[in-house]
Amino acid sequence: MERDRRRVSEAVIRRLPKYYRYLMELKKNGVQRVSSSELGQKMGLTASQIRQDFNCFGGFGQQGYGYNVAELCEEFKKILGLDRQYNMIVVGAGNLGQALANYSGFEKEGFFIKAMFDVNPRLIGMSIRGIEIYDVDNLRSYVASQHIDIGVICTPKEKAQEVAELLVSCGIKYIWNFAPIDVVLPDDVIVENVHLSDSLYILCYRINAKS
Amino acid sequence: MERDRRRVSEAVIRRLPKYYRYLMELKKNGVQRVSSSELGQKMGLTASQIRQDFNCFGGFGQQGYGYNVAELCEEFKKILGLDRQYNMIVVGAGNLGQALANYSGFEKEGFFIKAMFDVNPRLIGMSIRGIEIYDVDNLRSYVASQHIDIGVICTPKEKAQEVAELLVSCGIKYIWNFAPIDVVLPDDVIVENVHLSDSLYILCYRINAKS
DNA sequence: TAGATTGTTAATCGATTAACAATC
DNA sequence: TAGATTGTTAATCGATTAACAATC
Repeated sequence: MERDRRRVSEAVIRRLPKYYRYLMELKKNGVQRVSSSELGQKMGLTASQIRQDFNCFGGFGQQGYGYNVAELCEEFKKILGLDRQYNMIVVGAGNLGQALANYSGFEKEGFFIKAMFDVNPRLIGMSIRGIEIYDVDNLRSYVASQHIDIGVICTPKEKAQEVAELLVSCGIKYIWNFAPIDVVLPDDVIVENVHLSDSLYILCYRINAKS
Repeated sequence: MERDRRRVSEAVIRRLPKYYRYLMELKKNGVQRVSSSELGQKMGLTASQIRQDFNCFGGFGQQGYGYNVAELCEEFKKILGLDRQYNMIVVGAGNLGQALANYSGFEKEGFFIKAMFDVNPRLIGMSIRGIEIYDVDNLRSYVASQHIDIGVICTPKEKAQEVAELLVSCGIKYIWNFAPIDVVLPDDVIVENVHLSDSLYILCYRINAKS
Protein backbone atom coordinates (compact mmCIF):
# COMPACT_ATOMS: atom_id res chain seq x y z
CA MET A 1 0.00 0.00 0.00
CA GLU A 2 2.82 2.46 0.71
CA ARG A 3 3.38 4.60 -2.36
CA ASP A 4 6.77 5.95 -3.35
CA ARG A 5 8.70 3.40 -1.40
CA ARG A 6 11.22 3.90 -4.19
CA ARG A 7 11.37 6.43 -7.01
CA VAL A 8 9.35 5.21 -9.97
CA SER A 9 11.71 5.10 -12.94
CA GLU A 10 10.94 6.45 -16.40
CA ALA A 11 11.03 2.89 -17.75
CA VAL A 12 8.30 1.79 -15.34
CA ILE A 13 6.13 4.83 -16.12
CA ARG A 14 6.27 4.09 -19.85
CA ARG A 15 4.98 0.57 -19.16
CA LEU A 16 2.02 1.65 -17.02
CA PRO A 17 -0.45 2.33 -19.87
CA LYS A 18 0.37 -1.05 -21.37
CA TYR A 19 -0.38 -2.80 -18.07
CA TYR A 20 -3.63 -0.89 -17.90
CA ARG A 21 -4.62 -1.90 -21.45
CA TYR A 22 -3.92 -5.57 -20.88
CA LEU A 23 -5.63 -5.66 -17.52
CA MET A 24 -8.76 -3.94 -18.86
CA GLU A 25 -8.82 -6.45 -21.70
CA LEU A 26 -8.64 -9.35 -19.24
CA LYS A 27 -11.40 -7.80 -17.15
CA LYS A 28 -13.55 -7.30 -20.25
CA ASN A 29 -13.09 -10.99 -21.05
CA GLY A 30 -14.30 -11.92 -17.59
CA VAL A 31 -10.94 -13.17 -16.31
CA GLN A 32 -10.91 -13.10 -12.50
CA ARG A 33 -7.30 -13.70 -11.58
CA VAL A 34 -3.92 -13.54 -13.27
CA SER A 35 -0.41 -14.48 -12.15
CA SER A 36 2.68 -12.46 -12.99
CA SER A 37 3.88 -15.26 -15.25
CA GLU A 38 0.61 -15.44 -17.21
CA LEU A 39 0.54 -11.69 -17.67
CA GLY A 40 4.21 -11.71 -18.58
CA GLN A 41 3.59 -14.28 -21.28
CA LYS A 42 0.83 -12.18 -22.82
CA MET A 43 2.73 -8.92 -22.65
CA GLY A 44 6.17 -10.17 -23.54
CA LEU A 45 7.68 -9.27 -20.18
CA THR A 46 9.27 -11.41 -17.47
CA ALA A 47 7.22 -12.30 -14.41
CA SER A 48 10.00 -10.82 -12.33
CA GLN A 49 9.77 -7.47 -14.03
CA ILE A 50 6.02 -7.33 -13.55
CA ARG A 51 6.30 -8.05 -9.84
CA GLN A 52 9.04 -5.44 -9.49
CA ASP A 53 6.97 -2.88 -11.38
CA PHE A 54 3.79 -3.51 -9.39
CA ASN A 55 5.67 -3.26 -6.13
CA CYS A 56 6.64 0.31 -6.91
CA PHE A 57 3.05 1.11 -6.03
CA GLY A 58 2.05 -1.50 -3.50
CA GLY A 59 1.57 -5.19 -2.82
CA PHE A 60 -1.50 -5.91 -4.90
CA GLY A 61 -1.14 -9.68 -5.05
CA GLN A 62 -1.66 -12.66 -2.85
CA GLN A 63 0.87 -15.47 -2.48
CA GLY A 64 -0.28 -18.69 -4.05
CA TYR A 65 -3.12 -16.94 -5.88
CA GLY A 66 -1.77 -14.12 -8.01
CA TYR A 67 -3.59 -10.88 -8.71
CA ASN A 68 -7.30 -10.16 -8.75
CA VAL A 69 -7.90 -8.62 -12.18
CA ALA A 70 -10.77 -6.30 -11.23
CA GLU A 71 -8.92 -5.08 -8.15
CA LEU A 72 -5.74 -4.49 -10.12
CA CYS A 73 -7.68 -2.53 -12.77
CA GLU A 74 -8.97 -0.24 -10.04
CA GLU A 75 -5.49 0.22 -8.64
CA PHE A 76 -4.07 1.11 -12.04
CA LYS A 77 -6.92 3.50 -12.69
CA LYS A 78 -5.94 5.30 -9.49
CA ILE A 79 -2.21 5.14 -10.21
CA LEU A 80 -2.68 6.64 -13.67
CA GLY A 81 -5.15 9.21 -12.38
CA LEU A 82 -7.96 7.95 -14.59
CA ASP A 83 -10.46 8.05 -11.75
CA ARG A 84 -11.29 11.69 -12.37
CA GLN A 85 -12.25 14.08 -15.16
CA TYR A 86 -9.87 16.29 -17.15
CA ASN A 87 -10.88 19.39 -19.07
CA MET A 88 -8.79 20.22 -22.12
CA ILE A 89 -8.54 22.95 -24.71
CA VAL A 90 -6.98 22.42 -28.12
CA VAL A 91 -4.94 25.16 -29.75
CA GLY A 92 -4.74 24.73 -33.52
CA ALA A 93 -7.98 23.57 -35.16
CA GLY A 94 -6.40 22.15 -38.31
CA ASN A 95 -6.39 18.52 -39.43
CA LEU A 96 -5.11 17.02 -36.25
CA GLY A 97 -6.98 19.29 -33.85
CA GLN A 98 -10.23 18.53 -35.65
CA ALA A 99 -9.51 14.81 -35.61
CA LEU A 100 -9.06 14.93 -31.84
CA ALA A 101 -12.30 16.89 -31.45
CA ASN A 102 -14.16 14.42 -33.65
CA TYR A 103 -12.90 11.46 -31.68
CA SER A 104 -15.46 10.66 -29.02
CA GLY A 105 -13.41 7.93 -27.37
CA PHE A 106 -11.55 10.22 -24.98
CA GLU A 107 -14.77 11.38 -23.33
CA LYS A 108 -15.55 7.84 -22.26
CA GLU A 109 -12.33 7.89 -20.30
CA GLY A 110 -12.97 11.25 -18.69
CA PHE A 111 -11.14 13.61 -21.07
CA PHE A 112 -13.28 16.50 -22.30
CA ILE A 113 -12.29 18.97 -24.98
CA LYS A 114 -14.12 22.11 -23.88
CA ALA A 115 -13.03 24.45 -26.66
CA MET A 116 -10.62 24.91 -29.56
CA PHE A 117 -8.65 27.97 -30.61
CA ASP A 118 -7.18 29.07 -33.92
CA VAL A 119 -6.03 32.14 -35.80
CA ASN A 120 -7.69 31.21 -39.10
CA PRO A 121 -10.88 33.32 -39.64
CA ARG A 122 -12.36 30.50 -41.71
CA LEU A 123 -12.25 28.17 -38.74
CA ILE A 124 -13.20 30.62 -35.99
CA GLY A 125 -16.92 30.34 -35.29
CA MET A 126 -17.18 26.77 -36.52
CA SER A 127 -17.96 23.97 -34.12
CA ILE A 128 -17.15 20.27 -34.14
CA ARG A 129 -19.39 17.88 -32.24
CA GLY A 130 -20.51 20.91 -30.28
CA ILE A 131 -16.96 22.03 -29.54
CA GLU A 132 -16.59 25.67 -30.56
CA ILE A 133 -13.55 27.09 -32.31
CA TYR A 134 -12.63 30.50 -30.90
CA ASP A 135 -10.13 33.15 -31.85
CA VAL A 136 -6.89 32.49 -30.01
CA ASP A 137 -7.09 36.10 -28.80
CA ASN A 138 -9.93 34.95 -26.54
CA LEU A 139 -7.91 32.14 -25.01
CA ARG A 140 -6.76 34.04 -21.94
CA SER A 141 -10.20 35.23 -20.92
CA TYR A 142 -11.66 31.79 -21.66
CA VAL A 143 -9.17 30.02 -19.43
CA ALA A 144 -9.69 32.59 -16.69
CA SER A 145 -13.40 31.77 -16.55
CA GLN A 146 -13.23 27.98 -16.95
CA HIS A 147 -11.41 25.22 -15.15
CA ILE A 148 -8.98 23.81 -17.71
CA ASP A 149 -6.45 21.13 -16.79
CA ILE A 150 -4.65 20.30 -20.03
CA GLY A 151 -3.63 22.39 -23.03
CA VAL A 152 -3.25 20.49 -26.30
CA ILE A 153 -0.93 21.97 -28.93
CA CYS A 154 -1.87 21.10 -32.52
CA THR A 155 -0.31 24.06 -34.28
CA PRO A 156 2.48 23.99 -36.85
CA LYS A 157 5.88 23.72 -35.19
CA GLU A 158 6.70 27.39 -35.80
CA LYS A 159 3.90 28.46 -33.42
CA ALA A 160 4.27 25.75 -30.80
CA GLN A 161 6.70 27.47 -28.43
CA GLU A 162 4.70 30.70 -28.47
CA VAL A 163 1.42 28.86 -27.84
CA ALA A 164 2.99 26.82 -25.05
CA GLU A 165 4.13 30.00 -23.33
CA LEU A 166 0.68 31.53 -23.73
CA LEU A 167 -0.92 28.47 -22.13
CA VAL A 168 1.53 28.54 -19.23
CA SER A 169 0.99 32.27 -18.73
CA CYS A 170 -2.73 31.51 -18.38
CA GLY A 171 -1.94 29.11 -15.56
CA ILE A 172 -2.11 25.84 -17.48
CA LYS A 173 0.54 23.50 -16.14
CA TYR A 174 -0.06 20.36 -18.22
CA ILE A 175 0.56 20.23 -21.95
CA TRP A 176 -0.02 17.56 -24.56
CA ASN A 177 2.12 18.57 -27.51
CA PHE A 178 1.65 17.28 -31.04
CA ALA A 179 4.01 19.75 -32.72
CA PRO A 180 7.29 18.17 -33.83
CA ILE A 181 9.44 20.27 -31.54
CA ASP A 182 10.54 20.20 -27.90
CA VAL A 183 8.95 23.19 -26.21
CA VAL A 184 11.00 24.79 -23.44
CA LEU A 185 9.02 25.68 -20.33
CA PRO A 186 9.45 26.13 -16.55
CA ASP A 187 10.27 22.99 -14.60
CA ASP A 188 6.90 22.78 -12.89
CA VAL A 189 5.10 22.46 -16.24
CA ILE A 190 4.58 18.89 -17.42
CA VAL A 191 4.81 18.28 -21.15
CA GLU A 192 3.95 15.04 -22.87
CA ASN A 193 4.88 14.85 -26.54
CA VAL A 194 3.34 12.91 -29.41
CA HIS A 195 5.92 13.24 -32.14
CA LEU A 196 4.31 11.52 -35.12
CA SER A 197 7.25 12.15 -37.39
CA ASP A 198 9.70 10.73 -34.84
CA SER A 199 7.68 7.56 -34.84
CA LEU A 200 7.70 7.39 -38.63
CA TYR A 201 11.46 8.00 -38.71
CA ILE A 202 12.01 5.12 -36.32
CA LEU A 203 9.96 2.87 -38.57
CA CYS A 204 12.17 3.91 -41.50
CA TYR A 205 15.31 3.30 -39.50
CA ARG A 206 14.18 -0.25 -38.79
CA ILE A 207 13.20 -0.83 -42.42
CA ASN A 208 16.68 0.08 -43.51
CA ALA A 209 18.59 -1.39 -40.59
CA LYS A 210 17.07 -4.79 -41.34
CA SER A 211 18.76 -5.06 -44.71
CA MET B 1 32.59 4.60 -41.27
CA GLU B 2 32.07 0.97 -40.26
CA ARG B 3 28.42 0.38 -39.50
CA ASP B 4 27.23 -2.09 -36.90
CA ARG B 5 30.44 -2.18 -35.00
CA ARG B 6 28.19 -2.85 -32.06
CA ARG B 7 24.49 -3.59 -31.87
CA VAL B 8 22.48 -0.38 -31.79
CA SER B 9 20.41 -0.40 -28.62
CA GLU B 10 16.73 0.49 -28.43
CA ALA B 11 17.63 3.53 -26.31
CA VAL B 12 19.91 4.87 -29.05
CA ILE B 13 17.31 4.25 -31.77
CA ARG B 14 14.70 6.23 -29.84
CA ARG B 15 17.09 9.20 -29.72
CA LEU B 16 17.89 9.22 -33.46
CA PRO B 17 14.90 11.29 -34.60
CA LYS B 18 15.66 13.85 -31.93
CA TYR B 19 19.24 14.19 -33.13
CA TYR B 20 17.93 14.61 -36.66
CA ARG B 21 15.49 17.32 -35.61
CA TYR B 22 18.09 19.34 -33.74
CA LEU B 23 20.72 18.98 -36.46
CA MET B 24 18.28 20.07 -39.20
CA GLU B 25 17.36 23.07 -37.06
CA LEU B 26 21.03 24.03 -36.69
CA LYS B 27 21.54 23.63 -40.42
CA LYS B 28 18.47 25.76 -41.14
CA ASN B 29 19.95 28.46 -38.93
CA GLY B 30 23.16 28.39 -40.91
CA VAL B 31 25.31 26.87 -38.17
CA GLN B 32 28.38 25.23 -39.70
CA ARG B 33 29.88 23.23 -36.88
CA VAL B 34 28.82 21.89 -33.50
CA SER B 35 30.66 20.13 -30.70
CA SER B 36 29.21 17.28 -28.68
CA SER B 37 29.07 19.52 -25.63
CA GLU B 38 27.21 22.32 -27.43
CA LEU B 39 24.70 19.87 -28.85
CA GLY B 40 24.39 18.18 -25.47
CA GLN B 41 23.56 21.48 -23.84
CA LYS B 42 20.79 22.18 -26.35
CA MET B 43 19.32 18.68 -26.22
CA GLY B 44 19.70 18.00 -22.52
CA LEU B 45 22.13 15.12 -23.00
CA THR B 46 25.73 14.64 -21.92
CA ALA B 47 28.48 15.17 -24.47
CA SER B 48 29.67 11.69 -23.64
CA GLN B 49 26.38 10.14 -24.56
CA ILE B 50 26.24 11.97 -27.86
CA ARG B 51 29.72 10.80 -28.83
CA GLN B 52 28.87 7.22 -27.82
CA ASP B 53 25.64 7.35 -29.80
CA PHE B 54 27.25 8.78 -32.93
CA ASN B 55 29.99 6.20 -32.83
CA CYS B 56 27.45 3.41 -33.20
CA PHE B 57 27.29 4.52 -36.81
CA GLY B 58 30.73 5.89 -37.57
CA GLY B 59 33.30 8.54 -36.71
CA PHE B 60 31.63 11.64 -38.07
CA GLY B 61 33.66 14.20 -36.16
CA GLN B 62 37.11 15.71 -36.22
CA GLN B 63 39.26 16.13 -33.15
CA GLY B 64 39.68 19.74 -32.13
CA TYR B 65 36.85 20.84 -34.42
CA GLY B 66 33.69 18.94 -33.63
CA TYR B 67 31.08 17.94 -36.18
CA ASN B 68 30.21 19.54 -39.49
CA VAL B 69 26.47 20.18 -39.23
CA ALA B 70 25.59 19.76 -42.92
CA GLU B 71 27.64 16.57 -43.17
CA LEU B 72 26.07 15.17 -40.02
CA CYS B 73 22.58 15.94 -41.35
CA GLU B 74 23.35 13.93 -44.45
CA GLU B 75 24.66 11.03 -42.37
CA PHE B 76 21.55 11.00 -40.20
CA LYS B 77 19.34 11.18 -43.26
CA LYS B 78 21.06 8.02 -44.49
CA ILE B 79 20.99 6.31 -41.10
CA LEU B 80 17.26 6.95 -40.71
CA GLY B 81 16.58 5.95 -44.31
CA LEU B 82 15.15 9.37 -45.18
CA ASP B 83 17.13 9.53 -48.42
CA ARG B 84 14.46 7.65 -50.35
CA GLN B 85 10.71 7.66 -51.01
CA TYR B 86 8.12 5.57 -49.19
CA ASN B 87 4.70 4.70 -50.52
CA MET B 88 1.98 4.20 -47.94
CA ILE B 89 -1.66 3.19 -47.81
CA VAL B 90 -3.97 4.09 -44.96
CA VAL B 91 -6.61 1.66 -43.77
CA GLY B 92 -9.42 3.42 -41.94
CA ALA B 93 -10.48 6.75 -43.42
CA GLY B 94 -12.07 8.17 -40.27
CA ASN B 95 -10.92 11.21 -38.31
CA LEU B 96 -7.33 10.25 -37.92
CA GLY B 97 -6.88 8.70 -41.36
CA GLN B 98 -8.28 11.81 -42.97
CA ALA B 99 -6.08 14.04 -40.87
CA LEU B 100 -3.00 12.15 -42.05
CA ALA B 101 -4.17 12.43 -45.68
CA ASN B 102 -4.78 16.14 -45.30
CA TYR B 103 -1.36 16.75 -43.82
CA SER B 104 0.98 17.66 -46.65
CA GLY B 105 4.12 17.74 -44.52
CA PHE B 106 4.96 14.06 -44.91
CA GLU B 107 5.29 14.38 -48.68
CA LYS B 108 8.08 16.92 -48.28
CA GLU B 109 10.01 14.23 -46.45
CA GLY B 110 9.35 11.52 -49.02
CA PHE B 111 6.29 9.82 -47.53
CA PHE B 112 3.41 9.48 -49.98
CA ILE B 113 -0.07 8.25 -49.12
CA LYS B 114 -1.14 6.60 -52.36
CA ALA B 115 -4.61 5.45 -51.33
CA MET B 116 -6.97 4.97 -48.41
CA PHE B 117 -9.33 2.12 -47.63
CA ASP B 118 -12.47 1.87 -45.56
CA VAL B 119 -15.63 -0.20 -45.13
CA ASN B 120 -17.98 2.78 -44.79
CA PRO B 121 -19.98 3.31 -48.03
CA ARG B 122 -20.26 7.02 -47.24
CA LEU B 123 -16.50 7.38 -47.39
CA ILE B 124 -15.76 5.04 -50.29
CA GLY B 125 -15.45 7.05 -53.49
CA MET B 126 -14.46 10.26 -51.74
CA SER B 127 -11.01 11.70 -52.18
CA ILE B 128 -8.84 13.88 -49.95
CA ARG B 129 -6.19 16.07 -51.56
CA GLY B 130 -6.42 13.73 -54.53
CA ILE B 131 -6.04 10.62 -52.39
CA GLU B 132 -8.90 8.23 -53.20
CA ILE B 133 -10.78 6.23 -50.59
CA TYR B 134 -11.45 2.69 -51.83
CA ASP B 135 -13.44 -0.23 -50.50
CA VAL B 136 -11.20 -2.35 -48.31
CA ASP B 137 -12.27 -5.31 -50.46
CA ASN B 138 -10.10 -3.83 -53.21
CA LEU B 139 -7.03 -3.61 -51.00
CA ARG B 140 -5.46 -6.88 -52.08
CA SER B 141 -5.69 -6.19 -55.80
CA TYR B 142 -4.52 -2.61 -55.28
CA VAL B 143 -1.41 -3.66 -53.38
CA ALA B 144 -0.69 -6.35 -55.97
CA SER B 145 -0.54 -3.72 -58.71
CA GLN B 146 1.29 -0.96 -56.84
CA HIS B 147 4.53 -0.77 -54.93
CA ILE B 148 3.53 -0.07 -51.34
CA ASP B 149 6.08 0.02 -48.52
CA ILE B 150 4.12 0.95 -45.43
CA GLY B 151 0.61 0.11 -44.24
CA VAL B 152 -0.96 2.60 -41.83
CA ILE B 153 -3.68 1.33 -39.50
CA CYS B 154 -6.22 3.98 -38.45
CA THR B 155 -9.16 1.69 -37.70
CA PRO B 156 -10.90 1.22 -34.36
CA LYS B 157 -9.00 -1.19 -32.14
CA GLU B 158 -11.49 -4.02 -32.78
CA LYS B 159 -10.47 -4.18 -36.44
CA ALA B 160 -6.75 -3.54 -36.07
CA GLN B 161 -5.50 -7.13 -35.75
CA GLU B 162 -7.59 -8.27 -38.71
CA VAL B 163 -6.41 -5.38 -40.88
CA ALA B 164 -2.81 -5.97 -39.88
CA GLU B 165 -3.07 -9.60 -40.95
CA LEU B 166 -4.65 -8.55 -44.25
CA LEU B 167 -1.81 -6.14 -44.94
CA VAL B 168 0.81 -8.76 -44.13
CA SER B 169 -0.95 -11.34 -46.32
CA CYS B 170 -0.67 -8.83 -49.18
CA GLY B 171 3.09 -8.73 -48.67
CA ILE B 172 3.35 -5.50 -46.67
CA LYS B 173 6.08 -5.88 -44.08
CA TYR B 174 6.08 -2.47 -42.44
CA ILE B 175 3.20 -1.17 -40.38
CA TRP B 176 2.50 2.14 -38.70
CA ASN B 177 -0.23 1.43 -36.17
CA PHE B 178 -2.45 4.08 -34.59
CA ALA B 179 -4.95 1.67 -33.02
CA PRO B 180 -4.59 1.41 -29.23
CA ILE B 181 -3.65 -2.26 -29.27
CA ASP B 182 -0.51 -4.35 -29.80
CA VAL B 183 -1.01 -6.27 -33.03
CA VAL B 184 0.58 -9.72 -33.13
CA LEU B 185 2.40 -10.52 -36.38
CA PRO B 186 5.26 -12.65 -37.71
CA ASP B 187 8.74 -11.68 -36.55
CA ASP B 188 9.87 -10.33 -39.90
CA VAL B 189 7.11 -7.70 -39.89
CA ILE B 190 8.09 -4.38 -38.36
CA VAL B 191 5.42 -2.52 -36.41
CA GLU B 192 5.76 0.99 -35.07
CA ASN B 193 2.97 2.11 -32.77
CA VAL B 194 1.54 5.54 -32.05
CA HIS B 195 -0.58 4.99 -28.99
CA LEU B 196 -2.21 8.36 -28.39
CA SER B 197 -4.08 7.18 -25.34
CA ASP B 198 -0.92 5.75 -23.77
CA SER B 199 0.65 9.16 -24.12
CA LEU B 200 -2.34 10.84 -22.52
CA TYR B 201 -2.33 8.32 -19.66
CA ILE B 202 1.32 9.07 -18.98
CA LEU B 203 0.52 12.77 -18.81
CA CYS B 204 -2.20 11.99 -16.26
CA TYR B 205 0.15 9.83 -14.26
CA ARG B 206 2.59 12.72 -14.00
CA ILE B 207 -0.15 15.18 -13.10
CA ASN B 208 -1.16 13.02 -10.17
CA ALA B 209 2.28 11.76 -9.19
CA LYS B 210 3.40 15.35 -8.73
CA SER B 211 1.03 16.00 -5.88
C1' DT C 1 -0.97 -29.43 4.98
C1' DA C 2 1.08 -29.03 0.20
C1' DG C 3 1.31 -26.27 -3.82
C1' DA C 4 1.52 -22.05 -5.83
C1' DT C 5 2.88 -17.58 -6.28
C1' DT C 6 3.99 -13.42 -4.26
C1' DG C 7 7.27 -9.70 -2.39
C1' DT C 8 11.93 -8.78 -1.92
C1' DT C 9 16.87 -9.39 -1.83
C1' DA C 10 20.93 -10.57 -4.57
C1' DA C 11 23.19 -11.18 -9.08
C1' DT C 12 23.58 -9.87 -13.70
C1' DC C 13 23.36 -7.22 -17.48
C1' DG C 14 23.34 -3.09 -20.19
C1' DA C 15 23.38 1.87 -20.59
C1' DT C 16 25.32 6.15 -19.13
C1' DT C 17 29.04 8.85 -17.53
C1' DA C 18 33.88 9.84 -16.76
C1' DA C 19 38.48 9.91 -18.19
C1' DC C 20 42.10 10.31 -21.34
C1' DA C 21 45.13 9.22 -25.18
C1' DA C 22 44.87 10.24 -30.06
C1' DT C 23 44.82 13.73 -33.37
C1' DC C 24 43.09 17.57 -36.01
C1' DT D 1 53.01 24.07 -32.01
C1' DA D 2 49.17 24.59 -28.48
C1' DG D 3 44.36 24.13 -27.77
C1' DA D 4 40.33 21.83 -28.54
C1' DT D 5 37.60 18.04 -29.10
C1' DT D 6 37.04 13.64 -30.75
C1' DG D 7 36.87 8.33 -30.37
C1' DT D 8 37.28 4.85 -27.16
C1' DT D 9 38.30 2.43 -22.93
C1' DA D 10 37.18 2.09 -18.04
C1' DA D 11 34.11 3.10 -14.10
C1' DT D 12 29.66 3.85 -12.46
C1' DC D 13 25.01 3.63 -12.21
C1' DG D 14 20.49 1.82 -12.85
C1' DA D 15 17.34 -1.56 -14.71
C1' DT D 16 16.33 -6.30 -15.48
C1' DT D 17 16.53 -10.99 -14.19
C1' DA D 18 17.16 -14.76 -10.97
C1' DA D 19 16.51 -16.79 -6.64
C1' DC D 20 14.17 -17.80 -2.56
C1' DA D 21 11.99 -17.14 1.92
C1' DA D 22 7.38 -15.70 3.25
C1' DT D 23 2.70 -16.79 3.10
C1' DC D 24 -1.86 -17.45 1.22
